[in-house]
Parts: sequence; C-alpha cells; structure tokens
Amino acid sequence: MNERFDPAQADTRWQAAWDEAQCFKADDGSAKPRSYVLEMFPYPSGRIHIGHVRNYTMGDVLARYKRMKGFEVLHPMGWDAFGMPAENAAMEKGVHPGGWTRDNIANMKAQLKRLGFALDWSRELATCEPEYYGQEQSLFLDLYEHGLVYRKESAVNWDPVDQTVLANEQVIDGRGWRSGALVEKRKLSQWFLKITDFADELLEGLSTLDKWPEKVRTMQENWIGKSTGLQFHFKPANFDSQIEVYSTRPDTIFGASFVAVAAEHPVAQQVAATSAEAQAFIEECKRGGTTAAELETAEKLGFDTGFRVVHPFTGAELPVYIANFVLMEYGTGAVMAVPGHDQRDFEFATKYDLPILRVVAASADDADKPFEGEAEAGDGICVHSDFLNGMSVAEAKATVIARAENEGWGEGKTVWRLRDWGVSRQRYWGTPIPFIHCEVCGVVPVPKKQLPVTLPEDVDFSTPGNPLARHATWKHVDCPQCGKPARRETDTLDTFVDSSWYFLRFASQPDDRPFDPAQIAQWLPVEQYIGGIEHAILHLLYARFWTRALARIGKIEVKEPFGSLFTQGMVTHEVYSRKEDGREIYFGPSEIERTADGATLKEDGQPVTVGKVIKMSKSKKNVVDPDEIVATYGADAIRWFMLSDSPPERDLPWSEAGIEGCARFVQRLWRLFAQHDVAVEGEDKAVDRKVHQTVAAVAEDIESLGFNKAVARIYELTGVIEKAQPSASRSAAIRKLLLLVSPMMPHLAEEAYAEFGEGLIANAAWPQVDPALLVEDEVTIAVQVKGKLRDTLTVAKGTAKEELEALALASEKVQRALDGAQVRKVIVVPDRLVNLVA
RNA sequence: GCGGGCGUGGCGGAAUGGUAGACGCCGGGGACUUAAAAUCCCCUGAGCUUUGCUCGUGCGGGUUCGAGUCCCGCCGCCCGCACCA
Repeated sequence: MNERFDPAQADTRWQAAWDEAQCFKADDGSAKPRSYVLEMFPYPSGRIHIGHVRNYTMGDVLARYKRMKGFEVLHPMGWDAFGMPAENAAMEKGVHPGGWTRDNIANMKAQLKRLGFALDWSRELATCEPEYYGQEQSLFLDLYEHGLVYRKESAVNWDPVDQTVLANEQVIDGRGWRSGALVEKRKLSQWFLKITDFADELLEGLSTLDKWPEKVRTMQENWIGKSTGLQFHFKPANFDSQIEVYSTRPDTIFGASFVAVAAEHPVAQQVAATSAEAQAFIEECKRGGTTAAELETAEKLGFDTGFRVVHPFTGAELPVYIANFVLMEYGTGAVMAVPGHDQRDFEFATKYDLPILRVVAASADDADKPFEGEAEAGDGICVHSDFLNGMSVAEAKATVIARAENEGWGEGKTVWRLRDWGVSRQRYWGTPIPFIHCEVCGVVPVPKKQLPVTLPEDVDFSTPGNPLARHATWKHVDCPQCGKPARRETDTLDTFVDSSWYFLRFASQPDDRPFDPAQIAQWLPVEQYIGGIEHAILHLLYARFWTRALARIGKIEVKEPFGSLFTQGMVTHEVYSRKEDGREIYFGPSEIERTADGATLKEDGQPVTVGKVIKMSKSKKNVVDPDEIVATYGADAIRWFMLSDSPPERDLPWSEAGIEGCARFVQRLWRLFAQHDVAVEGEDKAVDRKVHQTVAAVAEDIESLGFNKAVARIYELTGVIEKAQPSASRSAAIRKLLLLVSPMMPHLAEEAYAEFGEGLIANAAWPQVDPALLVEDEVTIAVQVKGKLRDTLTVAKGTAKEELEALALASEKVQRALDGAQVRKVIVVPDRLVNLVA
C-alpha cells in the first residue's frame, strides 16, 4: 500500500469500476425490499454548486447505506431542463437554448460523476427532451379529459417591451425585471389546472405526512388557507343591488357598524360611474404598493359611497364604504366590518369615526368594558347580541349560520386561499401545450397518436416575444376534427409541471406511455426526499397535487409521492470586503489569506474586513467551486466535510481549515487501514465493544440523517483503534471501520478494501452487530451529594443498590462534602448514579 | 400581526430528567527533523486562596433528590406567510 492515499488517481478509477459493474442500477425485478432515495433534481445552470454537493452527499450516504442493509435501492438523477435562463442565454449569447442546456447537462453530469455518487444513470432524464415532455403532454390530455384542465380569461402581468407574461416574482416595483418597462395588467386566455378541486385532500393529506418537517406542513396549510364562515347578503336601503359578504366571525354580526367593498367591486364601479371623486379614490387604491412593508404601514383609507344597507337582524342602516384594505380576490370582495373584534375594522372605524361596539366579552360582567386602543379578536361569550347573548363564540357562529340558512339570506361556506394553478407561459423553452385552436371546432386536444408536439429547432430570439407565436410555420396545422386550417397553442407549460411527476418517470420509463403503474406501485412513495426549503410550497404542493390527480383518474394508486421529506440547510461562508471610494468591494475566498484574527488580500498583503457568515452568493463573492475542491482534496474530503459538524438541517459554514481537516482525516484513515494485519492474534474486548457500539449507533444516525453525529462517532472509534495494541480484535475493528465509512468516503474505502480481494465494497454488507457487545461490563457511577457531583466510582455493571450506597459513603470526597451532616435520603439509579441528600 | 424554529466554550456543535461541553476546527506547548512539510503527544469554559473549591447552557421564576432537557413568564435572533374578512 502506498504511504498516502491519492484521490487524483483513485477517485476516477473506482468511479469507472462502479460504472463497469453497474453497481447502482436499480433492478425492477428484484426480490429485495425497496428503497427509493431521491434528491431534488437540479436545474442545469452549467455548474454544480456546493449546495448540490451537500444535498446529493446526504442522499448518497443514505442510498449506499440502504444498499449495504440489503435493500434494492433506486437512486436516480435527472435534469429540470426547461426554463428562462436558457432563453436568456439565447438572447444574450445567440446560442440555441437546447444546445446550451445539453452542454450544461454534460458538464454537470461529469461533475457529479467526479463526486462519486451512487446513482442509477441508466434512468437519467431531462425534462426538455421529447421522450419526457411528450409523455407529460399525454398526462396533461388525460387530466383535460377528466375535467381537471380548463381555460379561462385571467389577468396577467404583461411586459409591453418583451411582449411576454411575467411571473409575479419577475415584476420588481411594477416594472419588468429585464426590460424595466412598466408592467400592465392584461386579460389573456390562460390554461389552468384545477388544484382547488384537491384543496381539501391536500390539506387532509398533510396530517398523514408525519415524516415531513412541521414547518413545511404548516407553510402548506397556510398556503391552502382553509377558512369557514358565513356568506350572506345585505339588502340595499337606498340603491338597487345586494352586497354579498363573507365573514369567519358571524358571531359578531351584532357588532357590524359598516360594510366595506374592494375598489374593484361592482358596487364601487357603479359609484365611480357617476362620481369623479370615487373614481379618483379607486385609482389611488390601485396604486398602493403590495409589498409587505408597504402593507404594514399603509393607512386604512375609505370612501363613503352614500349607499346604505340593512342589517339582517336589527334592521339598522349601515354605511357602505370603498376601502383600500379589502381584496377583490378573496371571499366576495366585500366584508361586514366589526370594529370591536377586527383590528383593520377598528383602525378604519377610528379614522372615520364609526361606532365601535362590544359584542364579545370575557364574561357577561365585562359587557361594557371599554376597548384599550385595539380590537379584541379572541374568544369569549356574546354580549349585546340579542338572541346570541351568553353563547360562546363557537355556539354563536353555528346559531347565526343556521338561522341565515333557514331564513334564506346566507349559508355556511368554506373559503380557500388556494387558487387554481395557471400554467400558461408565453415562452419557447418549455413543454408545448398540446391543443389546437380551430375557428369551427374551438379548442381541440391534439390526438394522442400525434404526440409529442415537439418544439421547432429553427427559432429566432433576436426580437422580444414568444418565438413560437411568430414562427413562420410551426403553429399552422389542420384541425384534427374538421381538417380545416387551424392554429396550434403557442403557450408552453410552467416548468413546475415538469417537476411534478419526474419522480414517477424515474421509477418507470416505458417508451409508449408515461409509466407502468405496476412499477410505480413497487417503488413509490419515495422513501426519503431531500432538498432545499425554498421548495416548501410550490414544488412540493404541485407534486402532491399532480400525484393525487393521477390517482383520482386511476393512473396510479399512490396518493402522496414523498413519504419522508428532509430539507437541508445552506452552505455558508464568511464575506471578505474592503471599502474603496465609498463602495464595498468584495473578494473571493481564493484571493484571501486567512489568519487567526483576520484576513489579508494575497495580492497586496493588506487587511480586508471579515464579514458575516452568510449564504454563498455571486454578488458577495463568498463562493467556493466544488470542482476546485475535488481537484485539490479529492471527492471523499469534500463529501466528509458536507457531513461533518453542522446538523444537516442547519446551515453549514464552509472553511478552508475545515476542508483541510477533512483531507487530513482521509489520510489518517488510510494509514490506519494499512495496519490491518490478519496474522495478529488475541482478543481486545474493549475494542470489540467499541466497534459494535459504533456500528449500531452510526446505523441509527444515518437512518435519522444525523450525519454529524455519525461522523463524530467515527472519529471516536478511529481514536480508540489507533491507540489499541495489535490484536485480532483490532484488525477486525479496522475492517469494520472501513465498512462504516464506505457510504461517506467510498473511494478511500474501495481502495483500502481492494487489499482484501473480496470485490467492491460498494457491494459489501453492513457489519452485523452482536447485541451482547453493546453493553459494558463495567460502568462509571456518578456520586452526588445534594445533587452536586463529588466523586465517580467504577464498578461492575449491575452492582446492587446497597453496595453502591456503601461505596459512595466510603468515598473520602463524599465524606468531606457531607461535612458530618446526616444523610436523610439516598437515590440510587443502578449503573448510573448515587445521590446522597443530607 | 400569524405560524415555525433557534439561543450551550474563541467557532461548528454533543448530551433517553442523571458526571455539561463528546467529536471537529482554531489556539498554546512539546517530540521527531540540519530544516520544513507530514506525523505523534500534552493543554485548551471562566474564576479562585488550585490535594481542591466556586461559578457556568439568553434572562427571571417553578417542579424535582437532581433541569441544557419539563412547566410558567420575559428577552433576543433566524425563516416563512401576511390588510385572507
């Protein structure tokens, strides 16, 4: 064996060996239990970044471990390959989006290979290839047939310069993020997926996802936003249309002192038609910003329409205001305002001097308690509320709803925040929506046998707008129904559709259909899904919806795609900067010489400011390139770093010192493995025990994704073996240690394992644990006096209580601490501690 | 405002209610060497009157023989959502 482990030559050699042996190819026909380990597939931006390395290393350790434990493991990789950056590159550099994307995929695949991930590359897929998106079109048509896809007019953000629809995230301060042009609201016919049909299911389903982070479940719950209440109408007193309102607090109906409608509400429009003042007010409302900060500070503003409505119980006339805090998109766009028990209404009423009535109080005695500058939204009992008096909030809600339904002026209703999913994008680089517009037949689905509808290659990005729409020939087709000339749909699908079913295609990818349900049933749900928290809502909700939709139309059985979800933390790095001419200039880690108490710029030797440890970003230059790290330290060192120290859900601070420490440990293990000697004899019980305990503990740690703890235990075991005298036990321990680290440092492990001549360690089994060796025969007992540690005793495991007590009392240190005091009580926890209470 | 999470040495972090600080990093000292690298050994929470003692897990209370851990009340930080009626 060489003195040093040389990753530069070993890494590629073993990567080739795994490929050759097809170690990680999942066998659909296997009799073994299945385990599907999946990390969120990357967007092919061109380079792997360190966050990918962390994500994929975690998944890789789990996948390799599961294989060792005898599972048939599916651990695939693919590319979320459609999207805007490819079109931007096309516009900026004149390259074709397809060529750009495929080059990036080739680069990134090579990078992933250099990291030694145990992936089944035979199932690799890219969403931009017709073999994938054609099947997606077919699924889209299936959903259409079942009424889960529809078209409707909808307001969108329209960039008049780029001539395209922008996502909300692409509108910055009312302007297009690329063009800088003022964004217009336009009404366009858009394709929608009926996710709202699944609102209840998606919400209910969350409670079955007990292996998902609480945080993600809560975020989805809030996003779906279920609320129950009463929808009812107010009769007009001095005009001619009813006002429909929705309230989650019908119990407070006797506290209503006005009605507020949104600026876009028909009643507001009606008033504006005859009042310039009202019109001006409505315009002002529309101008108001919608950012969080603006909303927080925005003053409640209103316009009295002069209209009055009649309270359904008291018959009192309530004024109708147009108010800037009422949203047209939620509920009915109009609210019953109860200032005493809603903070917004309270502020509004205070400003416009409207009555603030108390209708809920802690008790009947508090019925006339004044408000202390804010609304009381909490629970209590009803007061000043006629037939509701004395009821709890819950009782009163039910009572009012029942009465409204009886009397026919309202009904109990569930309202959702969730909107249907608009999937139309006026872009080239996406899945063409498989429909044809015919003047005679209307919107006609493309017959399945004509799929895939492929993207044309010859497209022009020199002018703004959708290249598909202005392509000379592509959109001109004959209607599949009547045969007359017709027009192809030129919108493409939101890329979130592509990522909503890729995990199914990984499990099964026949040529002639999206997947084989029997294969899906074998692999799904994904046992462990790992990715970033940034996908907590959109991707994870869409994927859940898509899975349920396919289940509903009978394509698959599984309802939830991801059994266990893990969201990993970011990789962070300190920021180096210097102020020059009043501007902050940033420097990358490679330009910096880091010392114990500061940092200097290599170029001029002058100090730079060491800033906060934050997420790696190009603008702050605090980025490290995984490829360079692999080239310098080897794949195993960077993999080990990704697993060390920080718990995987928290941020991981990158440091030069840290990666060097990891590289040192790789060599330290190498030297230890070289000491494996089959000729030595003799038993070392302590080493045996330590190894078995570590094997058991590391297995538990990996299964719970506690990689940092597994790493610590491996360090500990390494230290113990190093210090032990040569023995058969020690040699056996070295061999087991090798197996333990093999999921984490597979290259080093293969190189060392080769000495045994037993084939690849990638195919080896996880070491067996002897339960008898998990327990120590000697234990250290803590001896406390009045709860304070005074001494420790080393005794045989299982020593009797009485004996422990006697031994404790015999201790000189204990006697000194007691200082002659009488022991009144003795607590003995066998094999743990003795506490003497004086 | 609502929801979720976090708070332990110089740093990342360990600790089924039972010896706080495992393990790693940084730092200090030493060995080996002509020298360096590499490697190995020792020290490394604070304080003190240093065989040992006192204090110490954001702050204040409580439960307990015993609390980083459980309960109550605060403070601070991070993340997500948000005029959702």
